[in-house]
Amino acid sequence: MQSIEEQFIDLRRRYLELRFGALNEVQRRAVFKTEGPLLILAGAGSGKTTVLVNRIANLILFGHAYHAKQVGAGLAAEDVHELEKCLREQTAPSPQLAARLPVEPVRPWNIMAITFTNKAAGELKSRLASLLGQQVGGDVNASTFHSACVRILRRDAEKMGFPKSFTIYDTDDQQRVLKELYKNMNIDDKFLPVRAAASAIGRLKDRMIPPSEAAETALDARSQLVAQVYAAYAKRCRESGAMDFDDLIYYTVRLLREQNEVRSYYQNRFQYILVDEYQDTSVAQFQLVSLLCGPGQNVCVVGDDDQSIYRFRGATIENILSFELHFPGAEVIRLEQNYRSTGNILDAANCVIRNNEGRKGKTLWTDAGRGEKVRYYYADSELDEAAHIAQVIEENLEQGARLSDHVVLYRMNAQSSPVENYFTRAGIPHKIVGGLRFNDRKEIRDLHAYMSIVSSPQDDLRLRRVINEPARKIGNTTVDKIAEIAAGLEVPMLEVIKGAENYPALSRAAKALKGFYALYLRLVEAEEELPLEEFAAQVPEITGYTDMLLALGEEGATRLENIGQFVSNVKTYVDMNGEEASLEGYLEEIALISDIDSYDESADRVTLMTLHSAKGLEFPYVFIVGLEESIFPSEMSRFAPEDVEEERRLCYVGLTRAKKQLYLSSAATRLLYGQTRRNQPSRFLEEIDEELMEKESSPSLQAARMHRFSPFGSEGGGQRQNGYLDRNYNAAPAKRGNSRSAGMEARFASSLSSAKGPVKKVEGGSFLPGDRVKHKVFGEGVVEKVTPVGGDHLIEIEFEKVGRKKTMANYAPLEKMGVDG
DNA sequence: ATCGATAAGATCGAC
DNA sequence: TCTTATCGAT
Repeated sequence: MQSIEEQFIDLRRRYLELRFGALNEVQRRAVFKTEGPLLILAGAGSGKTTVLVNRIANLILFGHAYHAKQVGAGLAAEDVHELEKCLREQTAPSPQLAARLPVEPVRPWNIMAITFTNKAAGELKSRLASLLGQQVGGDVNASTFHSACVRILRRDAEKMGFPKSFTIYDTDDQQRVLKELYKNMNIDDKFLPVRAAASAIGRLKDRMIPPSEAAETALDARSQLVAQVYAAYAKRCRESGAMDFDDLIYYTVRLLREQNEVRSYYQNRFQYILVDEYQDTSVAQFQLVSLLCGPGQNVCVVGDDDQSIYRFRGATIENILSFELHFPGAEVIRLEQNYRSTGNILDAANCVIRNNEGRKGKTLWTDAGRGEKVRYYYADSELDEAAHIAQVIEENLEQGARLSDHVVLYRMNAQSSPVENYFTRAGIPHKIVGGLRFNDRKEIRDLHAYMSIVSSPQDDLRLRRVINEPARKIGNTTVDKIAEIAAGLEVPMLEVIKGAENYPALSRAAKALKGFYALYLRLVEAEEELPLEEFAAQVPEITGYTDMLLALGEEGATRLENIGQFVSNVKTYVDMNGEEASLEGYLEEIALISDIDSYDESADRVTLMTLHSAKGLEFPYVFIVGLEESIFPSEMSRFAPEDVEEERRLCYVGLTRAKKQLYLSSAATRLLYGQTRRNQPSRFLEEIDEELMEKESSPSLQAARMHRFSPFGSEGGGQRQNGYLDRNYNAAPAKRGNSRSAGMEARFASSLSSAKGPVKKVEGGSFLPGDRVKHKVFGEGVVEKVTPVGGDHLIEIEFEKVGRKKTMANYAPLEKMGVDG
């Protein structure tokens, strides 16, 4: 016979299992393991965030009640009966009973959840808020590595020899500093390109190697030079009171390592640490995590070694592979059930990833059914590839899918243009993620630089950036002279500018410099007197930036719009932060925020992005384009097997984004960087089992084969290994048979004569104003205007539902309708 | 100081 | 192909 304590413990477990009943058994095991180190190997689509959020909720609501052997004092038989009743009738426990369930619950502010992106941190916060309420959820620390470090450093940066108000250099600032150092040190950037130096220095900091050690361990001339540049760069940053992104981590680790009181403060503060995307952490980030988690070692990391795709920027997959070595006694839980994709998609992904050597090993499964086969299209050219995608999307739309259900993924941003152009001409609404980011645009950076010098007048780097932008007759020679004088006097450059007339070397430019200083004073005054958003609106006015762009006319129009956007961004910031809003706060925020965070999923558009940016997202229909050797896997990975493995993981990430249908494609010829290349289909295609795929090749390639000249064989003597092609494509086209593809093939066939021309040959002139037409995306409408444009026709159509749109006749999915429509 | 021409270089890219 | 950096001429 069990004691009431034992009965209660049993029932408490059952209650908790019911409470977290939406999770599967393995997920629940991860939630209830509250103490000690835990590695959750979470496969793609296995409900990783759900586990993270529920684990935090369990810590706060119930502590370690699940595994605990203790019950509170004064347990009565009634409590046992009531709990039994709750379980039987599935009702909520009374407040008294509920108070009895937790065992040492954790206070929310003792939990620290660390992510890589603001978006992930935001998602975590909002899901915690909806599970625990705004108040409790908000008390949990959920932030990115970098913002967590900024917060720590804002308290104690002085202990590391930096002002508390240190500025944050982004990648661009960093390169400017390096370029300047190159000049001073007489370094030829042919031998060591600035980008390479920046990256090498970053990798050293990722491994917590200080300049002195870098110099000692440098074996070849190049690493010695890197070490020299690194030392000079670190010195310069310290003098300017600035840290770059890598420094934020580096100095936080050193602070925690070297200052015992600081370390114990945070170890006491953060008793439970959770880290997301652990496969992307660097050595420095690993050290940060281990320093933060004190003797309790309550650290839970979530990651997937198969999705590690950031080796090139310092992530070390060893962190996840050796977790159990770093944290002895760690438990490992594998989440292998996938809730996202169909069986065929998952199997294809498994096929690819199993070719990698260094992995923990994990096989995703689903009970969602086989689904459609993966479809592969072997295109004639990159245009044919784009046309095929447009075609498939139109078909899917007819089946009731939405534009936003589709995503096109590519290896590099440069590949987006053919798809983008085709979509634009066909009138398929789309959105490109990534590429040039809003805050990276020149005009925005310039305005930010002006705001920076108001906030910190010693920021010489940003001063240099804008001192002659717009042109104020202050040239490079003058700026260099100022820098020289400033360095000699050990004052900021602005101080020298203030008293320009006192220095003979500056006599010629003194007037211009006085003018600039007056402008600076006007900015300072505006900042003091106006609310932040009005100050921001004044910056382009006071500095003459607006006038400069107006003078440019047409050319400056988009940049003016960007400035308008900038002002509203500042306003948004003020609205979001209310009383807390400050110039410094705004500058810090933009330094730490990227615009992929503002990726708007609600708009009904097809998304175009790189495979890298797709990590963490999912779409019903996924197109992966350019599956060609030297594109994907990329040319750079050719000789290093580890690099090919990383490409393969990237492929795995891409494949596992698809929920319903996966479309792969490659092109026989591709125009890239102005050159037409012929690439073999990617090895990753070969790795997918035949029976999981349905293959189709461009009609032109079929025709070529029929006439016994293979697409590659007849080409200028180059002996190609086309074994893969022969093996895979012979039987392919026939399979597609008589279905809807007949019309499509006819249309594609017509494109063959002009390899680069539009794919659908419709007589542009056959549309006339007044014609009723039907567009696959926009519905029905009436042609308003037809203008011949370089061999095609621009048609303006007034649609019934979406209003007036412009499309190109040969690209748009347009049909002429009967006379009465 | 600034314009225009010419040459070089070009992955993926959180914070 | 297209952008960005640097150089040389005005």
